[in-house]
Amino acid sequence: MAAKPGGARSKRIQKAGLQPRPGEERRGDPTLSRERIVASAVELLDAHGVNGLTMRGLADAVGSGVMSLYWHVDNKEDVFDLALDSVLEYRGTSEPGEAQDWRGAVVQGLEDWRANMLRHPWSISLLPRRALGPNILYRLERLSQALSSAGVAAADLNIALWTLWNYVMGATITRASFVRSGGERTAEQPATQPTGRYPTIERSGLLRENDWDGTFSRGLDLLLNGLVPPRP
Amino acid sequence: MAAKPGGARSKRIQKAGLQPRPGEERRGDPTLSRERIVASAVELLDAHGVNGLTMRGLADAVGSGVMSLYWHVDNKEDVFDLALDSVLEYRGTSEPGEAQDWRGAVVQGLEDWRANMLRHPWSISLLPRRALGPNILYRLERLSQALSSAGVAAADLNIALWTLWNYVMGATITRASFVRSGGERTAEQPATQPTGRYPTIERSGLLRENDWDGTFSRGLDLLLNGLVPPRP
DNA sequence: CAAAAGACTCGTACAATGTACGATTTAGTG
DNA sequence: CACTAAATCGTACATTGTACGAGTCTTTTG
Repeated sequence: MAAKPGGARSKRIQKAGLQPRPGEERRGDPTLSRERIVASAVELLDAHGVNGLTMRGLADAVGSGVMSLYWHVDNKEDVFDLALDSVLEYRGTSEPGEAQDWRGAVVQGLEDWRANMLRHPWSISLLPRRALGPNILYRLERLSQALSSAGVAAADLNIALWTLWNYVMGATITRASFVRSGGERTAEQPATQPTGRYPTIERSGLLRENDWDGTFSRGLDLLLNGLVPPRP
Repeated sequence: MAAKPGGARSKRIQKAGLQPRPGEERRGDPTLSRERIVASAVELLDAHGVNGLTMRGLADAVGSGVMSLYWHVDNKEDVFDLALDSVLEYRGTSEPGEAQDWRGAVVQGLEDWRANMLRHPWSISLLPRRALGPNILYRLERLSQALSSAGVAAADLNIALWTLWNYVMGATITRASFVRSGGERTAEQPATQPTGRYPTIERSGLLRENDWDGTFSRGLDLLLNGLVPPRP
């Protein structure tokens, strides 16, 4: 078993100015790397969904032989892990905005989180299998700090955190299973076309709901009210 | 394309008293049926997880040839759908307990839901792909009625419903990705073994949490307080 | 500089899988 | 009996992940 690149990954020095076309990034040369593999994997997943990602396809997209991938990556599962974590990276103002508007910070953080996942619907179906990559942890940390600064007691912090996290996860999954990538709905007909078997639901138009974003943030508001009761 | 058994499925009449062994249910004879296939699929999923279910294995478990399955079932996806819905069936007192203790009804319903999924961890990883089989709808309907009887205004009903549902889904998925079937944890080491990169989280012991049930119901309490403010 | 060690690439091969096809058997009806 | 429909299932194939080991290029060492 040869040593594979671990924490410090190797990067070949490129012979400067010798690429076939300077503008053309993909195809062949630019040396294989874990980053490039993951980036391509994300593209493929975005384009063809979870089942559309094959090692062969990935190799093609990257411009390498199939087995070359395995030098940089343990196996396909590993690719999934890396792609998932990559997509969850937090890109935003680096510092949690200091005390001030904790509520805004929480809402913004959670909405960004949700938006990131919805941008890559496949990520949602990967979450249940493996969670808690470094990027998720970082987001939890930020959330944690915001709540803390909002005056949530240490004893309640965990509950508050889990409650929020659960809410986001659930909302994202729910919405994703309703609205498919193509834009068409997934919900079974018996649900959208009234059958009389689910009277209350049908009357409320639950399944005709389509203001997902609005519902999400209004629910979040309620939740936050429950967790951190507004000025008494 | 021959007509396959759809809504009204056919059931061969069994030659009474001619089974090889009366006690031995599985193995061969007892005529193939969608129900039997689904039941076996659930067993296999429970035993070997999502990746452990193969059509060949399923055929063996049922005592038939592989291709015979395809008479009763469209494809493997279909098997997943059916297995998922089967596991989510509500088995309990048939009538929503009438006005009275709506809160108890809601809590009981949601906890039963969660328990069902945790009993079959694979179900959780299937949810994101396809939701809303008839059994899920039925559960939503019950929930809806309970909330309605609690005095939640029609306008707020959808939000309340989604918020609760989202919470349950998220909580279940979260817990499942922490506690693996084997009993060992999944969380990455950097999380459980302090690294100093996530100070707030580590201080709070978030990831060492193991009273999942308690956390779940306490969070649920908070949520319900937010949705239906207790007597003013 | 030579040569050995390592880092990386990749063609071939194989076992496992889902399922199309069509032949075959069984049950039900006249 | 013959005829039809329902149900079973063996064979065959394309697609997949990846083990193996040979090949190439880069770096280190003597």
